[in-house]
Parts: sequence; C-alpha cells; structure tokens
Amino acid sequence: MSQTPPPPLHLTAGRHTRPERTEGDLQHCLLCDRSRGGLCNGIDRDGLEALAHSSRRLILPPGSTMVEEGQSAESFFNITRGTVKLFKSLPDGRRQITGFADPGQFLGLSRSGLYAFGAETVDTVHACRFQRPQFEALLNDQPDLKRNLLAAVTDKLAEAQEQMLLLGRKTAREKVASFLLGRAQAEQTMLGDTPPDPTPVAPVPMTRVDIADYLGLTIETVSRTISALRREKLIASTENHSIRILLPEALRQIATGQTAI
Amino acid sequence: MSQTPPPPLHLTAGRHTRPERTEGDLQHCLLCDRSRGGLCNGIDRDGLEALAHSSRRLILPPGSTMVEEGQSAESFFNITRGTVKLFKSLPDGRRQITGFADPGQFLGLSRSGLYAFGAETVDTVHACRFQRPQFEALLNDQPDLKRNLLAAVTDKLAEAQEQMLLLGRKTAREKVASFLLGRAQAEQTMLGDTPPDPTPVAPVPMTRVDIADYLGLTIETVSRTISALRREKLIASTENHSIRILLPEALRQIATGQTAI
DNA sequence: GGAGTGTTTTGACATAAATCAATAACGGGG
DNA sequence: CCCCGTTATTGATTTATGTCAAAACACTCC
Repeated sequence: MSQTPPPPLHLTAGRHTRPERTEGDLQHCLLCDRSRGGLCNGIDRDGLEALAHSSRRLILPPGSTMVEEGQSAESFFNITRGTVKLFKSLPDGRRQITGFADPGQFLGLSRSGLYAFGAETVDTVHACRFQRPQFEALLNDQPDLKRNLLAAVTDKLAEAQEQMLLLGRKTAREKVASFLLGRAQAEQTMLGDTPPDPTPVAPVPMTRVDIADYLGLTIETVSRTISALRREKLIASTENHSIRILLPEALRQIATGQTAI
Repeated sequence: MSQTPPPPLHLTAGRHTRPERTEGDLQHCLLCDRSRGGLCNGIDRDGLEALAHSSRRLILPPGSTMVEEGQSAESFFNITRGTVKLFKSLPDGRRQITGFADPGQFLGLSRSGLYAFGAETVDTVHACRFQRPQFEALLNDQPDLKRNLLAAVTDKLAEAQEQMLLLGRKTAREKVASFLLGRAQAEQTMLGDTPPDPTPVAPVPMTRVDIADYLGLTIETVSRTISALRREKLIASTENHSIRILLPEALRQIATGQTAI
C-alpha cells in the first residue's frame, strides 16, 4: 500500500554495506533493508530495541528444514544471509518451489495458524526467528511495522502473480531467461545502490532440481536450455554457482516473449 | 497473521444472508463478510461510518475494465456482487488469469503506485471503490482494518502459492478438477454457514477462454477434460453456467494427484 | 590424488497437450 | 421463432517438453 514509505532508518552510519559485512549489527537481528520490503522503515529506537529483544539468531546448514507444510506456525523468520526455498508438494512427491527468500526477506506468515508451505535452506542461512505471540504483539505496538509488513506481503503477491504468468504461459526458454534475470535482479537489490553492471551476475546457489521445481520444468529441460543460451553467447558460466548475463537486453526480450526463436 | 481474529461484527441482525439479498445494506459498501477475509471485523461503528463515507458504489456490466496493468493505482475495490478476473499479460497477448475475485474480496493493492495486473468484470459486478489517499488514511486510523487487510493479503498469497503448484506441476485433468472444487468452495464460502451440500455446485460464470487462461491450458483441452469428467459421471452440467459435482471425494482425489488414471 | 557418490549434461524416444480444422450448441436481437 | 455471431465441442495431427538412459563432470573423503 505505502506509496511513499518514510526513508529507511539506518542502524549503521552512512551508506549501507552488503549483509555479509555487517555481522556486528546482525546481532540485533537487523530488520532494516535498504531495498523495498525493509520491515523496520520508520520504526523508532525503542521499537527497534523491542524487535531485537524478541528475536533469536539462527545459523542453519544447507538443506535444513525451517518450516513444514501443515505444521503449527510458531515462528516468523527474517533472512539475513543465504537463500531459502519455499515450496508446496503433492502427495506423490511432485513439488513446486513458489519462491526463494534472499537476505532482507521474511517468511512464516500464516492465516490459519498452520504453515501453508514448506521452507528449506538452499545454502548456509543466517536468520532471525520471532516467536509468533511476541511478533503479533510487536505488530500491534508498532503501526509502522504492520504497515511495512503489509507492503512487503503486497510485494510478494505481485511477485507470485508474475510467477503464475511464467508457469502458465511461458515457454521453457522464456522461463529460464526470466529466472536468470530475476536472480540477477535479486543480487542487484541485495547489493544496494551500486552502479548497474552492464553484464550482471545471477547467483545460482540452488541445484537444477530446485530450478526445475521453481520453473515447472524437468532438470533435463533446464540443463538443455541453459546450455543453448550459453552456446548462443547470451550467458556465460562463472566460478562458484553463478551465471554472467552477457546480453541482458537480449535475455529480457526472450523473457517477455518478444523474440521469434 | 491473525490466528484468532475477533468475531465478525454483523451489520444486519441475526444470521447473514446471501449478498444478493442484502441490497439495502450494500448502500454503505458493506465490507463485512462472514467468511475469512472480512475486512471490517472488529471495527467499531464510527469506523464503519468512516468506511462507508469514503467509498462509492459502482455497478459494472460484464467485460468492464476495472484496472489496467501499469496504470496509476488510484482506487481500491471491494467486490459485493459478481465476479472479477485478475490477470497479467505478455506483449504478444498471452494472458494468465491469476485469480477470480468473488463477493467479499478486494482488489487494487499496489506497492509501487502502479497496478501490477489488469482486472475485468466477468459478469455484472457491484463493487465499492475507495480513493487511494482516503483508503490509506482509513488504514492508519483503523488498526483493525490494517490487520484484517494484512490477514486477507496473507490469505491471497497462500492461494497464489496453491495456484503455482497447480500451474507448474498438475496435469490438465488435475487442474480442471482443482478448478471446479475451488469454485464450489468459493460458492460455499459465499453462502455462509449453510449445511454442506453432498453434491455441491460450482458456479462458472466465466468462458472457456478464461478458464484456460486461469489453468494455463487451451480452451480445447479444458473442453475435452470437462467432457471426460462428465462422461465419467463425476460432474454434471446444470442450468445457467454451473456444474454440479456428483462425486466430490473422487474429484478431490483427482485434484491432488491421488489417482492412477 | 584417486575412488566413489552425487549432479549435470547430452542423446534417443515417448507423450500430454497444443495446434489446426470442422461441426455443434448457445444466445441475443429482430 | 429464427437467424447469425459467438462460444463450445470434437477430431486429426504436430510439437514442446517429458521420460529413460548413458556419459561427463565435480565434489568429498580417505
């Protein structure tokens, strides 16, 4: 809703740095995030203290279960480092990853009191956990927190709608192009206001299985499609689970279906 | 978020009736809804007065554009009668319907100030329109409204995740079965606390094109699949754009992929 | 550093759903 | 009530993506 949210209240002086380099601040379970979606924008010192005191830091190895579908929704999490996958499953094991939560994102909201989805860490994840009753209390005491959360959920809903368009109407090629651009965008958002890279890098810490389950494809199709894009010199693999986007504009054309091939 | 929301505040005495039969009350742009998602739960008389005075009733013929993707988000709507389709499109015209808004549902939230989706009436729709600034003000004055809205958006997000599972991982048959059950559920929710029908009716005011765009299929596949279900006596067409579910449990098995055929 | 396990890539083939095409049913206006 | 445009159904065929299979690659742990 908030069309013009108040400027973010920075806990550290000056320009924000990458999450990895703010370890000290993370002790208070920093909820501030320079990007859209920061939950603590406009919250006063006392409020931030209250937030800090109702949360506990967690460090989770890759493949940890954070949330199980159907279980009682006891916790609300804010991710400060690493990537979490959220998913829904069918009884026979088919799985749809509904999104990846990167640093600055939250997870754990529930209407019914039961989690409607599962969540598992992709890599090593640092997160802050709030117990539900305490978080509800904070929400009532801090109108700005409630408002920021509403804005953040509204954002997630828009993202979900975009993903529905992808799942229902895009080809494999368009899906993969969209995914890579989305990952590069997430990285850009996390980096903060740095100059835009003409050949941005998409961090891909997840396996082909996860990508396939996110795009509604099989691992073979994902692999083949990435290979094709590489062969066409639109992208290039870099070290440690990243893909460099050599021609972002061309990829964007593909992602939005504006290309014949 | 609200695990145990306050009981709904009924504007009419006694048990709620169908939206169609509460024309008188709708003059105040009734935001109350007996089902989950009611926006005015717990709001006091003064608050309801304020809500009523900031909204205008609209009656829209079928096929009216309520919201255009990319346009400035000036209004927030609450549907009181009829069905609205929300969708996203690709430049070449491919379209994904991301949801249908039935009576009691809202639409028009935006984070960026621009609508991220389009919305068009399916049949004749009665809605209440709030101007954005006034609605924002109401939101700030009425903590319960903000909380209810957060709960409602959280609900929509869960729905979106369910739809992503459908779009990414279900077969045509499973998609159509899920759709019919969802429609029947929506009708049940709208009817309020009436005894559950052993052969519920799914209202289907939308065309095959809309169903196809909602399920990520073509109209031919939708038609063939409905025909097959009818041939198998799992469903039966009734009068005026409705489908009766003859074997809800069997259909549920199909919808969740728990059937070999 | 090499065995061993898991992941990714590539290839050959199968199939669910799309596309193309024709007919049938519906529904609103004269 | 019947015509005519729209929408839905059914059929024949194609195709994008899935499935099955095998090879290549990349870690990890002795």
